[in-house]
Amino acid sequence: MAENQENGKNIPKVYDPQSFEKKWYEYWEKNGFFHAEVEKDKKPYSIVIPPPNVTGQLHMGHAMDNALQDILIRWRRMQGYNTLWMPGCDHAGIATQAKVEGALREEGTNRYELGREKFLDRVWKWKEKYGSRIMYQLRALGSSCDWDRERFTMDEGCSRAVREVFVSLYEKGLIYQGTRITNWCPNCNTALSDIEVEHETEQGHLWHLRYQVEGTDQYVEIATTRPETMFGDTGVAVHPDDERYKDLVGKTLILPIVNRRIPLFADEYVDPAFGTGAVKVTPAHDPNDFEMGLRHNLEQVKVIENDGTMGEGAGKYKGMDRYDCRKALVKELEETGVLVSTEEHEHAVGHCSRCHTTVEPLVSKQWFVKMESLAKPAIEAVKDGRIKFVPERFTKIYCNWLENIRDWCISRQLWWGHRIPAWYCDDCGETTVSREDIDTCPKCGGKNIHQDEDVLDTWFSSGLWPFETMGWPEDTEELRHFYPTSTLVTGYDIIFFWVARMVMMGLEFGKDIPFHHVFIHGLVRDSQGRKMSKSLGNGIDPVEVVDKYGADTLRFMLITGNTPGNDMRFYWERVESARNFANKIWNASRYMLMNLEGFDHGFVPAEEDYTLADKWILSRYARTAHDVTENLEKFELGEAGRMIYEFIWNEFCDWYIELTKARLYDKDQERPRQTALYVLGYVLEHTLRLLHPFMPFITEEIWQKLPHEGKSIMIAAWPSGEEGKLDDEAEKQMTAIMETIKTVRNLRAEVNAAPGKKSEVILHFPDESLRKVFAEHEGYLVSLASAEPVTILEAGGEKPENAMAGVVNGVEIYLPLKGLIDVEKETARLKKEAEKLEKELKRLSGKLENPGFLAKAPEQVVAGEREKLAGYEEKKKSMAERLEYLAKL
RNA sequence: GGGGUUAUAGCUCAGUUGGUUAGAGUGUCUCGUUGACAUCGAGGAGGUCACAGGUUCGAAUCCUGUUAACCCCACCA
Repeated sequence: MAENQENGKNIPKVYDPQSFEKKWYEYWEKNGFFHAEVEKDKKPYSIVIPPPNVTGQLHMGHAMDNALQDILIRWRRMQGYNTLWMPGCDHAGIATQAKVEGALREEGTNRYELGREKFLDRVWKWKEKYGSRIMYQLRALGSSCDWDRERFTMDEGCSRAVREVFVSLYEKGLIYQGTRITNWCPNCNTALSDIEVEHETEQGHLWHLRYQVEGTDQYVEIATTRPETMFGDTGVAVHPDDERYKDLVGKTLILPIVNRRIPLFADEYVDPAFGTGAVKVTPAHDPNDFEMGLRHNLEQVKVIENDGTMGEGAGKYKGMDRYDCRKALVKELEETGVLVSTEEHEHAVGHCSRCHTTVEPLVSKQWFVKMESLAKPAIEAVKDGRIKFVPERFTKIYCNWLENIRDWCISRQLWWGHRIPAWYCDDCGETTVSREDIDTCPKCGGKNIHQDEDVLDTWFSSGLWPFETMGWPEDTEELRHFYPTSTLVTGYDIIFFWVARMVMMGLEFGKDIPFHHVFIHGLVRDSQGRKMSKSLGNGIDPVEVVDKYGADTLRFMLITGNTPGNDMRFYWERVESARNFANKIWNASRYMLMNLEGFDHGFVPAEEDYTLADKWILSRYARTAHDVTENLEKFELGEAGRMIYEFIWNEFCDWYIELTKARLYDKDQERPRQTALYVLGYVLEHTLRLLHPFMPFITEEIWQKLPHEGKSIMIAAWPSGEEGKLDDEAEKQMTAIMETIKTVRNLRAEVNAAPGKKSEVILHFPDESLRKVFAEHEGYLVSLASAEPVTILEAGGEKPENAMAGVVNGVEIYLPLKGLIDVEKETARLKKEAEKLEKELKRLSGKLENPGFLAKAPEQVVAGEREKLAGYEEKKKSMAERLEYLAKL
């Protein structure tokens, strides 16, 4: 024992995280405690980090996400698992490219002027510069990642994995290229997947336009929210059963302004109840119209360009922005009598999740992943319980999405990312998808080939994260040992983007589920419940909190006070509260360290050395250790943290430490003092272990000062087998004493007894055994209730009349505070209390008279209620006596 | 249009399989600084557990409905 023990007298009075956090992180890292070698004889526990965007920076959400992961990892590591936490970053295609393009814009240039190669050089430089920042931030939080294994989604290994998966899916026919209508962001200038589009309800208009039936003076009135697309109209559709249009189906209409002849046809898709029941059909600019166009063989006329301006087909509006065009066109339609009416209309409009520009559905050639066959096993894995969501409710959200999944558009018209491994031959037109780069067309042998310009959706590589980081496609021992990973910790906002894709890819390529548990948490919001965001300027940098209050404080604040899956609010007051807790621990430890003088490291108390308080705290500690472990197993980390908090503050500090003072300060009483130090040290050291996953730094700092064995608390054994110390009897007795002390304090406060002034306390007991306990421990009342002398009445002994009185657990408490009692006030207080008691008594006795309750409630519950009732009755009796006495005064 | 979450003290939230005199933090009020800690201690005030029904011996907890707030999904022009 005792390696680095210090003399506690020099320990600063106040918790100062700055003075030691960095030191310990370096110590851990230097000693390789974070590093995981494959140890086949040990049970693995692995987590892959949700890779943060390489050029972003840590926000509160990351801080919470990583605190949760670190708690799980540190806990399992202490439990003896072979523990791996795989760190890394995501290249974050659009996000990163947008940043670099923004920088170029400021320099007055753009990526096209620079060219692909030079542009990519710039992005890599950018990545180098900012990529390490986020890793520093993770370190500042105390994250115990295995930095030796740090990965990047665009490093060599990941790139090979991505290509392997792409080619393999292509060979299986699950990746295909198609010309389709897809979501297009005119600002980012790329195609988007469905989930990258955010729908928002907007107030718009429904314009009613009339199209003339060719050769007649009849008109068909259509309703549209997007008049500017009319240039691309190649038909008008009605429902086949719609009587209003039955005779017109098959006729030709004249598209106004353009004067194109377009067919009026019938299609089941049309809802006769909406608008006029007639829909203008623009196959090139609306997904539904696109489908109808295919069914009815309509021409696709593209009238809006990729940059959101009107194109060739728009006639004089060519080059105009789509919304300017809408305005001008409506005016023209109005003037020419085409516009019949205008209604207000609320509808959902899609926006780019990245830049919030309104998405334009456009027809283009893109790469897609066929999802149905991949989704099925992913649904199965969750439904049959191989993968469990915590909280469970996210299961439904996940399954629901996968059951209605549509093909995934994976090509992006960007430069930063994994380039699509497809080559086109300019000579013979062949498309070749290949694992290796090629320069010759395998079909015609021609040299005129070029690679697809596009890159893959960022989430394509993120989806491979759990196995690509373990060396896949090689059959590595990491893969065999650590895959499937144990737990995935992430926010509910990326269940579709990431979790679902990992499950699909994991099952398809990792040959197993990627993780056993998906632990979902909520978002960190500001104090008003708003999302923290740059544009609102309400974000708080976690590193700022770490600098001011320490990482332990931030971590503890982030994981307590909320429940899994729910959002939480950030309050500086809560940060302070967590800091105060750290300070409390600090000072509790300081108390012990200051009194270590003469401590005998080899001393082990004999059974009879333990006092009631010792047995009590050991039992309470054992129970806490057990309950904390149980909660961690259930992913109730906040609850686990709260239990440690309450144990340390409300039991260890408020009661136990106080009760050891007499022994610690009395240097002449050797055995009692050694025993107190022993128990104090035992409970403190073990409690620090329980707390270590939550607050790694402060626990290490203190642990190293305490008598200890081993190099670090982070590799000390997780305590959980101490159930042997459970002592129900000691807990019961101690509780009776504590409640009595509280009652005495209560009574004293009632009469404003001077805090320093001791006063006599007279006690009467319901039974002899309790009387004995108190007789042996009256010292507890002396030190914690300013009770002196403590008079313990014999059974049936005469109770004082001229005294304040209280009853708890059948213990009658009297304070003969001569001259201090205000009869009126005391009477009122007692009456109020009696009233409350009476109500409770009535409720309870009613319950106990209820035959249903007696017959059906479990015996234990009935017995408990009986006991309670007896206690209340005794209390009532004594209070009545007391009131009677007061009335006589 | 479908689905979900939340509703408990002034504020922020716990309350895990139904049995508590419904808890914590924070705020507030009273009292207290010579040896762990004022980033503290002792004590108090403060709640019809959103509302209405139901199940049950027993409901903050389970069921149904209502209301309110938030969120997700969705190709009705």
